[in-house]
Amino acid sequence: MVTERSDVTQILAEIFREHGYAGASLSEITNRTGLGKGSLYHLFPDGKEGMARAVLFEVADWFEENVFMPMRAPDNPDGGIDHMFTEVLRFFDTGRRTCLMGAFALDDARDRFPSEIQAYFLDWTRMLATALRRSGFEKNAAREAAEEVVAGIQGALVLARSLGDPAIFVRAIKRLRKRTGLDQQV
Amino acid sequence: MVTERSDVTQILAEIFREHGYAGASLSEITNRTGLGKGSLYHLFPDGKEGMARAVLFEVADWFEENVFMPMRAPDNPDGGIDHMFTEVLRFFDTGRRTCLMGAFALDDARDRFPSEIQAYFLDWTRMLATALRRSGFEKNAAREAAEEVVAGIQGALVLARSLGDPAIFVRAIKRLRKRTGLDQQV
DNA sequence: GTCTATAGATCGATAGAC
DNA sequence: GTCTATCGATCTATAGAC
Repeated sequence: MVTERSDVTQILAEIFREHGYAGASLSEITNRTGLGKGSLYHLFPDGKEGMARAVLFEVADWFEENVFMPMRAPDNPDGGIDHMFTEVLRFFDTGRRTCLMGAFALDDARDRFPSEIQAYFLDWTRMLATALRRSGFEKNAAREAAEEVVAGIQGALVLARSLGDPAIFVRAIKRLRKRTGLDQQV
Repeated sequence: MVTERSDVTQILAEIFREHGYAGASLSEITNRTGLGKGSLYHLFPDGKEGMARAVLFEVADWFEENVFMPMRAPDNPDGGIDHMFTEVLRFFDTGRRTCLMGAFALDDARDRFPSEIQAYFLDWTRMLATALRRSGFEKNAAREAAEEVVAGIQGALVLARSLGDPAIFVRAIKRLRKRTGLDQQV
């Protein structure tokens, strides 16, 4: 039985990923967590919105620690970028998991958490662009490539989920990894 | 005042695009269409699910006529591909509109209309791959490029919406158009 | 064909016992 | 801290007058 807040947040994240914000009902949340509404509102006094906010925060936190921080190392930008692809592949369960931020962006939640969603994608593209510049890309080329990579990941997740074929995501990662290689710089 | 079924479907499409399936409520639908529930259920006897199905059908139909059909011309594959990018740019309102199929794919609707969503993306990637082969791409390269283009479009729409910056979509289209150019073939 | 009124279910959220 | 019971609002859908 789960009772730790972080355990609950993990389950909440999966539910929001599968159904979006509007589609995630408290009845499913009580079922999947095994917690009554009393417990849930004790952990999250702001209710469903608070649950979603906690999940958004945790995702942002995970990326900060596992993706952005390693990418900040000024001496080894290529290693940071490579590490990003490895972690992203793992995080999205090799294409079987969708992106919470993407789901919320195409959902009602976009109007409820605009700054959180914006910050996530802005941070990601900026960090990657910086690393690409350090790796040798020219300024504008780095920004374009970063945009292409982040969009490519999001789109591959949509496509993989729509077609029920996680391999699409794996192929996209391989392709985008090559795209950031030094041989491709403009 | 709208009363034609196709006029209503247009409005429904916008509502579903903005809120997803679960987030689109009948109260907003009655407000935006100006029709009472009686009229709506007269037009769509299956209710909300029927409304969504009509919208999905219309989108698929639009793509069939304006994108896939021109791409089938065996003698001018490059023209068909170019035409696709132009129409897609127009269809998604230069990046201000999101993709209904993408929104449904990351939503509850994915379990409700799996075959419709799958068919949309499968048709698109297949048509494009065929055109790319005719344009000179090797078989596997054509499939990969088609996947990259469709995913790139979807991802750019997610990113553009998340950051509130339609220009991201315009840049992606330009980039992907170049990607399908003959100079890029493997 | 369009409306109003309302049913019946489910929603998110709260109260209070334990 | 967790439960059950229940609130009021909102949801989709239906009935029936016009």
